[in-house]
Amino acid sequence: MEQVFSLLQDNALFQGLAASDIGEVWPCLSPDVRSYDKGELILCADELIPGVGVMLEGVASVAREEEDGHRVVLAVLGAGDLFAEAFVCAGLERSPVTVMAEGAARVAFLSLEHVLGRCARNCAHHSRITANLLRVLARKSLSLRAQIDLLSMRTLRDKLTAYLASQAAKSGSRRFDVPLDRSGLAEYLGVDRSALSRELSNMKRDGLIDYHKNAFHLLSSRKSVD
Amino acid sequence: MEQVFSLLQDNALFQGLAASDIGEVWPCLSPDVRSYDKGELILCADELIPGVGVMLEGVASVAREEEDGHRVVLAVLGAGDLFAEAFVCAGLERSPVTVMAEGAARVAFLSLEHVLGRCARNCAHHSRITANLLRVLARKSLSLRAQIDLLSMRTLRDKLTAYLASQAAKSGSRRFDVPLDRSGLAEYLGVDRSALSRELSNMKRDGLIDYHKNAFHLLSSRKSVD
DNA sequence: ATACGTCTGTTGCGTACGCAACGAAACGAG
DNA sequence: CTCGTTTCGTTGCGTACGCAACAGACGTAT
Repeated sequence: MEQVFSLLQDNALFQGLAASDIGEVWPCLSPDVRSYDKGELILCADELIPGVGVMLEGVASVAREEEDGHRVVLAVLGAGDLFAEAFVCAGLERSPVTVMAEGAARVAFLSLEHVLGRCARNCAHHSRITANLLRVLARKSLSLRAQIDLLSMRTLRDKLTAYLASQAAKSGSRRFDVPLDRSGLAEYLGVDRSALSRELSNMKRDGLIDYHKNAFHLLSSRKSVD
Repeated sequence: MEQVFSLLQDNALFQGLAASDIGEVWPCLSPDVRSYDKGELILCADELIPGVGVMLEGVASVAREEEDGHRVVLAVLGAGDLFAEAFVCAGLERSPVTVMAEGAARVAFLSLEHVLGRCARNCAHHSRITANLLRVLARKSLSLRAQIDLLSMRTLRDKLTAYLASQAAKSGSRRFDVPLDRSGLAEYLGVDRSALSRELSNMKRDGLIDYHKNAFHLLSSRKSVD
């Protein structure tokens, strides 16, 4: 369990806590640790949510079951990742998504009461964890809001220039790598993949950008100078 | 101040607390109460955020300053509403938006430390407020995700059918009122207003829906009878 | 080596929809 | 009542883009 605690230091929930601190509060969170084999359901749509999920080992996929039957993968979880935290904090008792183990996996479910609960000895740790949970949810809201701003733009070029500008701002340089592949980017922007490729080509032709694979370069966007 | 406390019972932050409870914890939150005249800036873009904002009196607008100069109103706040909570919880120190008083207004800013802080006497109240804050952020995440799902759809008809279905599910009936006017709905779905009207007409012509003003009726799409 | 899968770019076709403009209806103020 | 304002519906035009299909490049297993 020790190495698990040191792994959890990178977890958003436990940031700022030393591995020893995590070991201290861990029993106080009364975690419900469960193990799964490949293909088993960690969380099933429309079933009760045991608590906030923490991936301890393995990989799992988060998917939504469409009414037409097929599954849409929303995210892939690795060791240290959090899941279902928004559902639990929002007070949903039944899960809108399905989480499936992609291999052998171990998961800890933490009840919200225990996470927020005040204990006699480790109150400072609890406070830290609570603040971390707030930060996780707030950050997610901000990133979703940013995505909505992109999705709301009318033209593909607008979406791309805004997205690339934000990536450039984040990296602090006009040269940067984008973390998504083309189909991932197309889905993020809510457009067709081939149309995305086409518009990237057009922007390169127009001298706005240059790129090779995932390495992009914003060129000086001079106004109409002829 | 008493009537303010009873008003705050409806505030998402203080839900579950009696007015007397709010009066108890209020000084413990060390609120920074400020008054504004019409047109004054409650929060200015790129300036420091004093804390989580709580509207005590009046009306204010939340707007984003575009780089092209013009303002986009994101929300309108009334008495009891919360604002900037996501920014504070995410750890942003400078505001990405501007909040302006639309009339005489009073606002309380609560520092996150005091909201989360454990005090000797009112710990239970603090816990409640913390849980409420988590719920606010989580709910917002869920609603943003729902909007993203709509925005990601390819055709206007898909967006409309999904949106109307969700509204019907929320109301529990095939007859319901939508809370947005046409231009608001168009912006929410990321489409042109006139195109939205056009598609609504088409859907009515095709016998999928009927509507008058904001009262909609989903017609039996060969499934269950109502 | 062949074969296979994944990722990316390209292109033609058809249309859904953005855009602009206009008219009608509803509402409140004078 | 007549204005002005706001909201909603309608229509014509032009095009951006979804869709499908295909080809090349690259990596991996056999």
